[in-house]
Amino acid sequence: MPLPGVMKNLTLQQRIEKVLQEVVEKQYGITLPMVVEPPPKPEWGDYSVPVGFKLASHLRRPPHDIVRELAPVVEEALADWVAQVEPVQGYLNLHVRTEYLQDLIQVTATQEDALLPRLKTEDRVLVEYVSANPTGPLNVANARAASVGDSLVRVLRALGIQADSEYYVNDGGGQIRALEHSIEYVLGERETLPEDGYRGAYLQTYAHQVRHLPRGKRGRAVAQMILKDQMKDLWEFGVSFDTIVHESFFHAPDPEDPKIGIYHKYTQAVLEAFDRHQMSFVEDGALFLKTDAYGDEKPRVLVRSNGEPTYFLYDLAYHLYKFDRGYTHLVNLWGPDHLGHVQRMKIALDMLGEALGDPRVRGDRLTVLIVQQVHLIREGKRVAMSKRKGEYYTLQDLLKEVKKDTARFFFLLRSTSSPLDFDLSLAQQLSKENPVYYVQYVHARIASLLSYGAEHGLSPDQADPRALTRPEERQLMREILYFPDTLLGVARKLEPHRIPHYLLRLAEMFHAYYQKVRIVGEDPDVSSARLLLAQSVKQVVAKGLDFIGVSAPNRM
RNA sequence: GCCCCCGUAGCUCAAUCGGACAGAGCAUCGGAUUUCUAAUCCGAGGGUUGCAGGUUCGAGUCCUGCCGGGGGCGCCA
Repeated sequence: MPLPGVMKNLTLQQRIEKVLQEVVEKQYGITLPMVVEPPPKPEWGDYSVPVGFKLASHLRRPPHDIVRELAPVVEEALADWVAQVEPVQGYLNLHVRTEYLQDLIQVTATQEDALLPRLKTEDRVLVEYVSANPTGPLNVANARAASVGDSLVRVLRALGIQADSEYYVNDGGGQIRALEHSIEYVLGERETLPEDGYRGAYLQTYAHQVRHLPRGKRGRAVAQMILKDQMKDLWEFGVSFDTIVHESFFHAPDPEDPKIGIYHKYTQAVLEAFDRHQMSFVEDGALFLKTDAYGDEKPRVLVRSNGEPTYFLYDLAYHLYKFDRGYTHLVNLWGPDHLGHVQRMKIALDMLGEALGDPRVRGDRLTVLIVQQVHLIREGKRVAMSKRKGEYYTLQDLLKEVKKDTARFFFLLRSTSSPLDFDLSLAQQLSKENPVYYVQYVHARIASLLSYGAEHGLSPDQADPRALTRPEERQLMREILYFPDTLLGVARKLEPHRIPHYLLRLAEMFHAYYQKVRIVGEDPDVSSARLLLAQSVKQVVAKGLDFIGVSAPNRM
């Protein structure tokens, strides 16, 4: 999903992009998007731009000629930040001034959000996630979605994008009815559990609390209790929502009088718009939407022949409601079982926008992230779970075994679209193999280091970063330079797993540095400069962990 | 049968908008500790990116076909 916007505070990478674009425009009269990225090998520079290849076909000249010609011009244009520009093959390899990196870590160490780029934009993003049925406790897949969604919102906000989180409660008629029947079964008022009924020990507790209520009222009452408990679990997991929207909101205006044909205004608006533009039709007593005319395999049912609207209709009303509140980009986190719904949803939104004459309502403004399954592994074996029998491993079960920090870190270790193996045995280990502790340990180590330095009268506050001259130090400073670029990548691609990966690389570098180089040593100038570097690593680690909802301990 | 997602080292996975010689961790083997926190570090081996074509200066990444795994194909959500 594109998140366009005018940049206010730019990262160095973005500044380089901008300057290069201007140089190329001035030199050749060609406007090209620039690709600026770290080269595969550090020796080749800090940023690299394959601009020669891009221009070669336009100019009908060999790539190397072009970059050789461009190098001195670019070097001058970027002189404030870049020491050297090297033409290699079709690339321009940029070597950032070490003084720039030194200044950068000084700022990072002292100012909380100095590194964060600010995207100045009118866009408003709504991230909808978890959205579990109010029929049982949250499971580990929900927990994964919670980790992903919450981190995305945190990062987007930190970058200056207006982002809100929302939870959609699927309290549709069918679910509540099934819950109602399951309660009756648990209370012994019903012989058999219906086909779509819910099982599981948890239902006992809830059922007994509502046994005094008249039949027909218990399902909704239990659903409310379950929702409340879900929110409590999520709260303990460090996740909360700005808004909660119920599917029942889109039903009849008066829930006591669910007459057919009297829906909520959004539902009504959807139906009327489609009807007005002949996008819907009646067949066998049911109302269909002609999604097939827009690329879907077949028409989809909006209202069943028994008069009851489908989930699909309410979902369209819900998404109209999202757009109507002024959101310009919608991000939905769905489970793999909803994969087939993505296309039809986008098609239907396009149709809806057309029918309403509302340019805000568009399929391409919806991005669906499929959050893949979680497989629990214990002692190298998969933990068996049977949803049919009602045995499943809940978020609460997980938090009894594993700390919140560990769980949240593990859930973001893989890209959202890949299935995740959650190794419970590994998650409980206190060693390097456990990546959470590996990263947190850097933070604790530096905290201890800083107080040790203070005992020796050393403070990073008056340090001169020019004393940082070792290659390991430059490498660390350079990695810090990449932090904001990483965050931009998270926002642009909606891939929060980049944060733990970045933190692991930074942690590895720091541990190696610490092992090799004495930080509090004989020379006070060098020592305090190294403490400054350590402090800026600490800041970045703390910030990065905060984005993924993991604490940064001072002692371990 | 049709549609969608995924196939990368023995295992689990990275790889930024299509960029350079595809990188980590685990596992395996060998080393480092009178410490500023060893919850750490250093080193070694390991690859035809499922297969075959195509587009491109350049493909793990895009297109076509095939093989293998998963999910969907309901007037359930």
